[in-house]
Amino acid sequence: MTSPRTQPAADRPRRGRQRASHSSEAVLSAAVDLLDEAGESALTLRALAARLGTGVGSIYWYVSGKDDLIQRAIDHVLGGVLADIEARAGTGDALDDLRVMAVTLFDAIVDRPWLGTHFMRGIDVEGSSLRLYEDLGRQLLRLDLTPRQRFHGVSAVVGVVVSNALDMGQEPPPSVLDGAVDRDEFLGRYAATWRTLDPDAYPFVHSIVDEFDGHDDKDQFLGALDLTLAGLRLQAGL
Amino acid sequence: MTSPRTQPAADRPRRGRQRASHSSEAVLSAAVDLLDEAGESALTLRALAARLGTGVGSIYWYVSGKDDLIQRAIDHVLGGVLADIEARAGTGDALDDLRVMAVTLFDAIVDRPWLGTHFMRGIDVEGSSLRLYEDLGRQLLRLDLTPRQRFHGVSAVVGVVVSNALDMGQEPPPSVLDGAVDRDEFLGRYAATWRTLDPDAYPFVHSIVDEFDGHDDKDQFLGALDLTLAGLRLQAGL
DNA sequence: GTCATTATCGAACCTCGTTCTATCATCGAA
DNA sequence: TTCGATGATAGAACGAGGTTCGATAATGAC
Repeated sequence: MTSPRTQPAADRPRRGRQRASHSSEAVLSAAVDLLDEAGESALTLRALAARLGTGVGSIYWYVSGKDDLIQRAIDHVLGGVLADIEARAGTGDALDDLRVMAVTLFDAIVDRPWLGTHFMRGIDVEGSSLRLYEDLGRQLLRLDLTPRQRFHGVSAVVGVVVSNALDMGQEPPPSVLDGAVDRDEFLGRYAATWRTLDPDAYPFVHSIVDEFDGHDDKDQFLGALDLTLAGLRLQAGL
Repeated sequence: MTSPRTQPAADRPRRGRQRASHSSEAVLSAAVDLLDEAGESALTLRALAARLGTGVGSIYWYVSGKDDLIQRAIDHVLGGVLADIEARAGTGDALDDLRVMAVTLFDAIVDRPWLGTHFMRGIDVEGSSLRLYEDLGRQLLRLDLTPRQRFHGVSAVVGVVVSNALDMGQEPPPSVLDGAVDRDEFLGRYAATWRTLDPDAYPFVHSIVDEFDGHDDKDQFLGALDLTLAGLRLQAGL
């Protein structure tokens, strides 16, 4: 009963019954496809089994449960993100590089909102999450910072990326999945509600409602990111 | 069939059957208790009904579903947080005040990790979430910033608070709930794993592992928060 | 060929959110 | 007082989901 959970079957000489060609790879790819196509709620063990042309029980040969499945799926796609990020390193200023990497990561999460929720849960083990953390942090190694400042700095940057990408990922339950209502209109409703509020009770909300209406999510993220980077630049004495 | 969802029964002259004394208040309080005692997974409609000494169906008289229940529970406790926050306003420098408010909010979410996940989902309607947003933002109204800078500024601060509090909220599934393993030891295991990594492949992780081991979560949050605030101070020309 | 190992399959179980219908209590009108 | 209308309550039943389990098939070593 040595399950291939720690060492995928694909790595070993292929044997075993060939009825339906499974493997960690196939399971994970199918899971990612389901996630991409219809979001986190679409990833059910039964749907996954159906797509693989197999039974639910088979999946448990490759993963220990649904949590494990999601974790692996995340690590799976994070591998690609990692390649992108590492390709963009070392060209300029440390903070510029860090910025480019953060933006790349952000874009990836926006592309796949399901990444956000469970993101950074797998930093304990060696995997893409840890590599990502390492790559981000390595930029700060080039600056004149204390270890503590470096540690807090990366945490801050990751936090900004995740929280902003998460923000964008949340959709209204019914509509947007099929594109019936686009995000702009969705956000426009927020703005419309806000405008009806008493300006004396909500002066701030009124002062930014125009900014909010039709705002670009990416700008919002970049704004937050640059605040953090400005703080880091200050700390590094630049 | 006028459900009391928009106007709680408690506000009207008390009538109706008295078999089990329900009300929006009672339902929400019980829900919050369950959440506090054993986390988000403990809040099931059946458990809630049992605690109230009633049937599952009754709960649907007060809330439209589980999402609604959670949203209301959050708004319920956010009311208290709001009071704390508003009590701390207007004493000093705008950014100092903002900092104090952010820390208060952070503490509240750390106290109740279940707040974090669904936090900021109810800013569309008038409620405690929106008030919170307003109170935070009002501090920036006192600074010389453009509307866009204010908008991005509050988003950034909220993002830092939420993402850091969320980080702290995640526990290892089995142990910490009953206090068998405390958080320090839990984090220590991360550090132990990291120390076994190849220092050439993971220079950054190695450089901060001592910092990470036994680190104070709150310091980490404050570090990130101060980076953002430093950026804001810069923007405001202070 | 035999046998242990590797891998697959789906029925069955349990929990959960939600719906539906039956029932009870109270009040206002006839 | 009687009788609907409305306000509330209760729990059975449904369907979907994650997980467990035992049966079974394929493979490789001897």
